Amino acid sequence: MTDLSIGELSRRTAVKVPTIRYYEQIGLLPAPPRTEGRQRRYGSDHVARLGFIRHARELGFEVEAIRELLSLSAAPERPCEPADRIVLRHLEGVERRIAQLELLRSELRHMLDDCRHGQVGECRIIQVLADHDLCRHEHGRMESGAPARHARRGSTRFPVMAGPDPAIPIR
Amino acid sequence: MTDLSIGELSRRTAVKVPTIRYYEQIGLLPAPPRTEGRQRRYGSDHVARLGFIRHARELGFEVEAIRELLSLSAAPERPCEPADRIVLRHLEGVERRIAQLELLRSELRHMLDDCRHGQVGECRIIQVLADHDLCRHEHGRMESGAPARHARRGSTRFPVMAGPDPAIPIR
DNA sequence: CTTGAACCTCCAGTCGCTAGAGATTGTACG
DNA sequence: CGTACAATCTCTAGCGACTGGAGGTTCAAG
Ligand SMILES: [Zn+2]
Ligand SMILES: [Zn+2]
Ligand SMILES: [Zn+2]
Ligand SMILES: [Zn+2]
Repeated sequence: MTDLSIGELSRRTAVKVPTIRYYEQIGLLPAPPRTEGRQRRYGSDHVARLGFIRHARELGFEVEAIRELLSLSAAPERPCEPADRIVLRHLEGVERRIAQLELLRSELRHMLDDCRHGQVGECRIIQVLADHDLCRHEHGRMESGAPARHARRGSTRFPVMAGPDPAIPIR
Repeated sequence: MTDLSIGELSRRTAVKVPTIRYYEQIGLLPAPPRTEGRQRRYGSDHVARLGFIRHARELGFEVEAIRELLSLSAAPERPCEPADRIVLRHLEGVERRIAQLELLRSELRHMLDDCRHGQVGECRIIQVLADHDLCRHEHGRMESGAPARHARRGSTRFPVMAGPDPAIPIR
């Protein structure tokens, strides 16, 4: 029985105190015994479980996935394939995210490269934002349908955010 | 005056109806005029502005950044440098995020490679999650201090989530 | 004039925390 | 033993950027 206060547990696992309480609330970390004054007291098993949770969070797993991984880890003689599938699924998500961000990165770089650093009126950044068709990347085309959107070009004129105008009824 | 209903605007910009109302609520899109029955009616300037917003969101800009970009784009004769700085800042964030995710990806791949696909008890995935020191990557080391954490090895034993135990006071 | 799709407002929920208010407890020092 | 004060407690709200639903009203076609 190591009998740690929540602050001690926090220091040992580098998980913040409110986060520990939050994990208890969502049922990720079991409620520990309490002192007579209802303060939490943790043992080494809690340290281990919280360490697991933290590491999994650092690796980007969602709480639901961690919940499953924890419950799987409680049955050492069962096949580990469900755990592997969770990790694989997560890896695939990470890979998709990387691919997206690489597209983003290249587009942002192009925008910066193309900008002549003059006036806003000629700034490529503003132009590209205002007109999707000037864009090199392919985002947003995935939901087909909606054919032949905007072809407006040239002046970039939006309604400016002024004070809340008095909502004049029309017709 | 194109005089579009919110549904029409939604179809033309591929932004969902509740999202359009949300943008109005947070002051990103100006409140349009209304019919006598208080339904919104949009013009082509709204279409353009919402298109700008959507494109910027697709490129990952935060609403605050979009707000600034929009207000910058309203002054075409001013220098575009502030806009460029916003994009550069965003690009740097994207690059940081990519680097993080690449670390994650390599660690997840290692975990899957090392797993023998046997029982949970020998699963490398579970072991690595339970013991940070088995990990190849460097995350979480950035907050120095707290030296020489866990050295527990072998059995992975956590307190299992059972029903809420009756919180026995100790000492 | 009737129908029914589209619109309205308001509110709650998402995810994983984080921060605060205001009250209570634990502990170290004198 | 008394006191001070840090740490803990519960409860609630907020973040960002939406998304969905309930319950009521309006528009436009037939
Ligand atoms: Zn520029
Ligand atoms: Zn684009
Ligand atoms: Zn395995
Ligand atoms: Zn690690």
